[in-house]
Amino acid sequence: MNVRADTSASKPLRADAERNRRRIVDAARDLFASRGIDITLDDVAAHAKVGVGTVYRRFSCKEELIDGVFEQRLEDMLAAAQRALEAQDAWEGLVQFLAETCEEMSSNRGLGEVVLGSDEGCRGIAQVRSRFDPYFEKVVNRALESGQLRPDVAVSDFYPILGMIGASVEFSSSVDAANWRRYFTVVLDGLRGDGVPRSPLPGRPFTSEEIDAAKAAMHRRRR
Amino acid sequence: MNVRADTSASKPLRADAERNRRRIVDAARDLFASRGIDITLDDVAAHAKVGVGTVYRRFSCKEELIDGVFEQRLEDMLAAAQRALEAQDAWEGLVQFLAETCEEMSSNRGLGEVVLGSDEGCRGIAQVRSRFDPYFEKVVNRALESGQLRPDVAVSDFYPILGMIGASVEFSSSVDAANWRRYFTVVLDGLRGDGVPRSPLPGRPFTSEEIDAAKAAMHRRRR
DNA sequence: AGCTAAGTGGAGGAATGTCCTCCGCTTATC
DNA sequence: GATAAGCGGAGGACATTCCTCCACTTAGCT
Repeated sequence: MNVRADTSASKPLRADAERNRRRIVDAARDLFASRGIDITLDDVAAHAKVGVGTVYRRFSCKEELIDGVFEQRLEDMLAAAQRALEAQDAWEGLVQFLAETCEEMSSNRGLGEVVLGSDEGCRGIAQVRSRFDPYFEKVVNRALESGQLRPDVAVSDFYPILGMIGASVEFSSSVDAANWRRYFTVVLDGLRGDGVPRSPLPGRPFTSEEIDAAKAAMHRRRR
Repeated sequence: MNVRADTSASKPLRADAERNRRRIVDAARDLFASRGIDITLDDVAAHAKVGVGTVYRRFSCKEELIDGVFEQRLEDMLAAAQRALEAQDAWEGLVQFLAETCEEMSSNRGLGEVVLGSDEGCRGIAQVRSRFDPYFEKVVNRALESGQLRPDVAVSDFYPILGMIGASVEFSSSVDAANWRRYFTVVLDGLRGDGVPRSPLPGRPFTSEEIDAAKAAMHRRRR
C-alpha cells in the first residue's frame, strides 16, 4: 500500500500540469459514475488521455481520487438533507431526500458504493459524512415524531434500506433505468406509519424478456 | 470456453473415483454456500483434498458443478412454491414462500446469485426453473386475486424485489445474520394490499458500530 | 499374484489483469 | 535559451485463474 501524497497547500502547479489534473479528475468522475469505484488508475489515464505516470504523479492511490471526486457529491447529499428539514411536511421531506439520493445513485454507480462502503483512506469523505449524519438523523426523527414514519424503524435502518434500493437500481439499470422507482415506492409504503395513504407504483413491471436481459447483465457485470 | 463433458450415462466410475466425485460435489456445495459462485475449481480441489486434475477430469467447467449443486436447491424452491399454493390463506402462502427462500439465501450465498443470475450453460437449473415459474406465478396471482397483495405489482416485480432483500441479507450477514428480516418485513408491508394489517419489525436496528462493521465488510468483500 | 486400464496429484505454463516505476523527451516559465 | 517541471507509456513485478500433462498409484479382473 502506498503513502498518501501531500494534498495540502504545496507550491502551485505549472499551468499545463493543472490542466491535466483537471482532466484526470473529470475522467475519474465519469468513470466512477458509469463503472463504479472499481476502476484502475490506468483506466482513468486512458480516459483522460494522459499517460499513467501523470496520474500517479498527482494521485498516489485510488482513494485520493475517490476523495476528490465524491467529496462534492456528499456535500450535495448534505445540502439535500438540509433542504429536507425545511420541507413543511416531515414525511415529504424524508421522501424527497431519499428520492434525490436514489436518483443520484441511479445515475452514478460509484455513489452507492461510497455511501455504503468504508471511509478509510478518504479523509474528505469521512469529514463530510460526519457533518452529514446529524442532519439526516434529524430528518428521520422528525418523520418519526410526526407519526408518518412507522415507529419501529431507526435511523440506522436506512443504511441497509439504501442498500436494498441500490440493488434494485443496479438490477434495473441495464434495461429500464427508471424502474427502480417502483421498488422505491414499495419500500416507502412499507416504511409509512399506519393510516398514511399509499402511493401507486410508477412505471410498469418488467416483461419476462426484460427480466432475462437484466439477469444476464447482472451476470456479466460480475464477470 | 470449454466443451461440456458428457454427463449422460457413461460407464460407471471405479469405486475410488466415485468416492472422489462425491467429495468434490460436497466441497463445492460448502464453498458455494459460504463464498458464492465465484470460486475457482482449484479452490474446490483444495477444499475436497483432491488434486486439481481430478476436479477437471470430472467437471470440465464451473457451470457443470453449479448445475450439479444447485439443481437440488431449486427443486427445494419448487417444492416450497407448491406448498405455498396449499396454504389456506393466499397471502400467508406467498409470505411463507418468500420467507423460506430468503432464509435459504441467507445461509447460502450462492443461491441468490443463481436465482438472480443467468441460466446459460446450466441445463439442469434452466430446466427446473421452467417448471418452477408457473407455480410461482400461481402463488402471486392467488394473492393478487384475494386482494391481499397490492394490485399494481406483477409477478416479474418479484425478481428485483428478491434482489433487494438479497442485498439486505448481504449487508447484514457479517454482523447479525438475522437482521435481514427487518427489511424483509418492511418490503412485505409495502407489498400488502390496503387494509391488510402491518406486522411489527422483528429484531432491533443496528448500532452505529454495527453499521460501520457491515460497511467495512461490504468493502472488503468487494476487494 | 500379477497385469492393466483407470484414476490421481500437483507442478507449472499460458493468459490476463493490476499496480507502479523509470527515464528519455517535451514544454512552460523566467 | 536555459532549466526545472512535467509528460508518456513501455515494461517489470506480482497476483490470479484456468487448465494440461505425465510419472506414479491403485482397483479390479483373472
